[in-house]
Amino acid sequence: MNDLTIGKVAREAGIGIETVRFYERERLLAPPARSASGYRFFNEDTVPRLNFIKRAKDLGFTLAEIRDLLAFNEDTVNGCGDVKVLVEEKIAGVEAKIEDLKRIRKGLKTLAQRCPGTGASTQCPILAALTNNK
Amino acid sequence: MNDLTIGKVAREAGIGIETVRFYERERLLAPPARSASGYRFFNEDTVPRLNFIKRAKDLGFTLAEIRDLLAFNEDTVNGCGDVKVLVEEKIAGVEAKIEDLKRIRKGLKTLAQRCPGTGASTQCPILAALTNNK
DNA sequence: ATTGACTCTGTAGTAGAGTACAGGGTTTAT
DNA sequence: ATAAACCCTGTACTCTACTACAGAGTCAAT
Repeated sequence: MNDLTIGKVAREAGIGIETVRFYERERLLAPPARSASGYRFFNEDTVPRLNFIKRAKDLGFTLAEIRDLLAFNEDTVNGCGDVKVLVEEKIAGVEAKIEDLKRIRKGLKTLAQRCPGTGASTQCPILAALTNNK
Repeated sequence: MNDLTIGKVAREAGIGIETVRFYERERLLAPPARSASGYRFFNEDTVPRLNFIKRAKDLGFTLAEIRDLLAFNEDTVNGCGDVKVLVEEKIAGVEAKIEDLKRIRKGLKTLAQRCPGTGASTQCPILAALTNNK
């Protein structure tokens, strides 16, 4: 009855079957029980666990970091502290990326402003800027 | 005298030899002349071209896009218009990424705020949020 | 003549997060 | 009984931008 085959967990979590097997290989899911014929049977907390993975991915965590988060989840001593450290590192990383992108955007806008948008490339200030400036 | 061997162009452009060969394979550089023994000899605009590639990369262009930019550079009809379109698409892409990251940062900060930073994971509101919320 | 620095081709590996088979076996429904 | 739908393993491929050899040939200096 509660035989959650791989197809069912995948469907319920909204991901592909291959992805479930991939997560198992990557140790984000424990090796599930097997039927006599070798079919995987997952227990009930697998779908919430997959949803956890999805949400953490949406927040920009890598699978390696998610593996850590899931491990902290089992740590009854100071899991919470470890989690908070990871989240704050992630915030710092995200902010660094935002600054990078803003710098890039500024560079691109400077280029776009100077460009008439018509004419031969020999006249193009964008190409000139990329070719000559430091 | 102007025999720019691959080692020289690489050194002058501040990139690796393997990278130069890679750019040739990827058609960012035209196949260079060869000596009798098969050594590459690059002409003088190769180093500026490699600098062009570096600057465009810094602005977030992929190698495929840079290949396009370099081709527009040879277009005497409307290279400039094509270039401007590409730059503006890139700006839009960068801005979309910035918005994504801001959304992610907001999610992470919400998590971090609620977390005491000590104690068992069973009490951790971050893990709880990742496990239960939509 | 020999050493060391340079170059050649071709192949393979890296990270990250999967996706796509091929070639089987199993379960379920009709 | 048979077809559809499901599952298994194992391997290889995707993308991006390189990087790292192995094994061989070449060039410049001593």
